[in-house]
Amino acid sequence: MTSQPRRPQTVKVRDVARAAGVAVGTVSRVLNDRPTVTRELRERVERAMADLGYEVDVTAQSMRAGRSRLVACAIRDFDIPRFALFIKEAEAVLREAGYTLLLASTTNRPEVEISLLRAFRRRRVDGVMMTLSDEAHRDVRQALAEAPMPVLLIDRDSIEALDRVTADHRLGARLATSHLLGLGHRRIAMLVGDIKAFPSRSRLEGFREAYSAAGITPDSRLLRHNVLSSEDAYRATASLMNLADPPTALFVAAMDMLGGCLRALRTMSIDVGDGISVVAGSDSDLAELHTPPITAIEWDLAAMGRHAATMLLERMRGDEIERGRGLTVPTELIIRGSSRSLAR
Amino acid sequence: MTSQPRRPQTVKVRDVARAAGVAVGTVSRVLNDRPTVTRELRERVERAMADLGYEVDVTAQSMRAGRSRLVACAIRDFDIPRFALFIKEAEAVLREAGYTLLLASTTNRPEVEISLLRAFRRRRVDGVMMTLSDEAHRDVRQALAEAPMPVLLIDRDSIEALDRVTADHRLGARLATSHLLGLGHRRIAMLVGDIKAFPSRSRLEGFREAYSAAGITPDSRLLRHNVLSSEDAYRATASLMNLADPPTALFVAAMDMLGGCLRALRTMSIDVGDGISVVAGSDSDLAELHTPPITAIEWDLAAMGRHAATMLLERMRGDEIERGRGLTVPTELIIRGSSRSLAR
DNA sequence: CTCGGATGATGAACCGGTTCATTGACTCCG
DNA sequence: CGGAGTCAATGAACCGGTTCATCATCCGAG
Repeated sequence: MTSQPRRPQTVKVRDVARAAGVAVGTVSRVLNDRPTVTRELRERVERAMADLGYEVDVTAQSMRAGRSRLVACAIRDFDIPRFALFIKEAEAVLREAGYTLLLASTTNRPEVEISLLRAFRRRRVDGVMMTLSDEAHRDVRQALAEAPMPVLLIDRDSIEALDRVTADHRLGARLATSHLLGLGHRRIAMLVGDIKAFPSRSRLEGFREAYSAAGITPDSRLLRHNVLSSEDAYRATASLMNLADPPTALFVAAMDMLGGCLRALRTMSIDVGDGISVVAGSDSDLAELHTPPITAIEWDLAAMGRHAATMLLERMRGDEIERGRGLTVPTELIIRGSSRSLAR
Repeated sequence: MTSQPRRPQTVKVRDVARAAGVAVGTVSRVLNDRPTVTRELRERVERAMADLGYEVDVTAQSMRAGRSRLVACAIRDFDIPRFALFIKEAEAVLREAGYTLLLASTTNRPEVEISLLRAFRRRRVDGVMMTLSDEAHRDVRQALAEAPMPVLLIDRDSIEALDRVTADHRLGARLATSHLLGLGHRRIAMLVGDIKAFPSRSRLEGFREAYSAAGITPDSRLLRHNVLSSEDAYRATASLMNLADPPTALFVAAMDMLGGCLRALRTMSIDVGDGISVVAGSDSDLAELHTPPITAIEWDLAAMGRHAATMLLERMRGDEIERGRGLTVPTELIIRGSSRSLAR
């Protein structure tokens, strides 16, 4: 007998089998709802399990089965309020299907993404949903290609071999920009995140499309990218408004950056609506209840979460599906008082 | 030979051992950084692992060791923006220590809490952090008492046998209420969550303390509890303001309910500050950037997350610690323009 | 030269379920 | 009545690491 890691005595299939007077295999079949068990034995086993307070060890099940019933979700940073909606819905769908959600944040760094992928495979995680900081990153792409489990990308779209769930950020940005151009604005500043990755890149494309559709060329000095925190947004806004020729409209395209922008405008005593028009890249209580209320792009993050979980479940079931399905959730523009026509 | 669940061929300790020309036990010792391995063998083993692209199977490790290096976090509902801060920090501390975070939401229902606890023990989770919908619930208390792993309560304090991390909500509510009383308000309405559980109960206590300190009795008809969603807050606010004798101040004590309240006031064309004073139970971009800015209670949720993770780690290490430590994070009141003295 | 002790390596047993080849009982039919 | 076929139940082998009793080697002391 080798050593016993000290641990409270637990009831095992063996014990249940003995108590019910059956073989361990029978207990296992009862546990897994196999049809080939007579009602009488099933009942005896179930009674024994209840009497002894038996509980399966998922670890042991996972080991033999080679799957863990774990799904990992790794996103840039989960203190983005609206993102929580995505996770919440995804978790609900996964739990319903018997899976448990593992959560980790990548802090938007490729090396963390790679090391998380490794950690996930060590845990024999059955599926992964994640964002990427840089879709073109060599090592990340390699790690994704080598991942033994299905991976679904959240709001990233350039890797065709993988399933993707995205919002139509290009459309949203085009709508927002066209709206401002239609109001007479010509100097529109844009605050976006990392344009190496999908959402910001798409937003920039939408922005440029709207400009070309209007036959105008945007002033590239009014573009601020790598705006990833509220502080970044604050600084970017301040520097834009300090230009000799400041913008007449601000398109705060990155998610959840509106606060930093408004804080800067307030510090500089610039009135939203009068002094400058503002459009937010995502809706929020703040956008809705601000004075004046802020025009914003909106989409259904809860639906994204549900779709992501559902698609991943299908993939994990090994259904015969084409490689790399993309699903896009539409965006729309909610026009409010913060975007006004340019009085000349 | 029994069946092989079809699965990509993986490299195992056996293979590494063969390639390095050592015993499996030696490979295991290298993996776990045991000191009793000569440098030469260690290097040979490490080279073999690199050559073969070996990766340990955490499932197998967990099985033998009886621990999973998983920590579960179950909270009411993680679409509470500021709560994400807690999770983010806790996850960072846990990951640093080699643990992975499992996430689930209880939707504030005792039966879900119980079933999650059961699921966690089936997974041999090493520790749990959670909120409770009702600290007095018999079955929940029983499930907690029977849990084989340490459990830490988040913002709940009545179960002395367990570790707890709380914010001083009683203090916050007392500060907020005293502030309003000091401004001359006598009819202060309060919106709270479920007063069966800690944070709302404590807030109510703080509220009452402030009233008794002032020698006044609050009007109980101005108390609205079970305000758990933005819609609840909207309805509660509307019904309060429709009273024959409406309140002069609103204390929206529940977390993240400010939006619903402000929405109702705007619908009813009641001006914050002039028509009614408002104090929020938690700070947010919305509170800060509203016009007028909203007086709010603030505390450090990130620190709570760090402390929770640290305390749980100590407990999981089995350090000799007294049962049930409580840690309280202070709250403070940020006074802004939404709370004004009552013009008579 | 021998013996005791220290050090490092070995590999079989073990963790707790699941699987499947095998067995046993029973039915059906010629 | 015998043989084929059906269906449940059995239990040993297995999943992939970890552990520890045992063994081999080496060194220094006597």
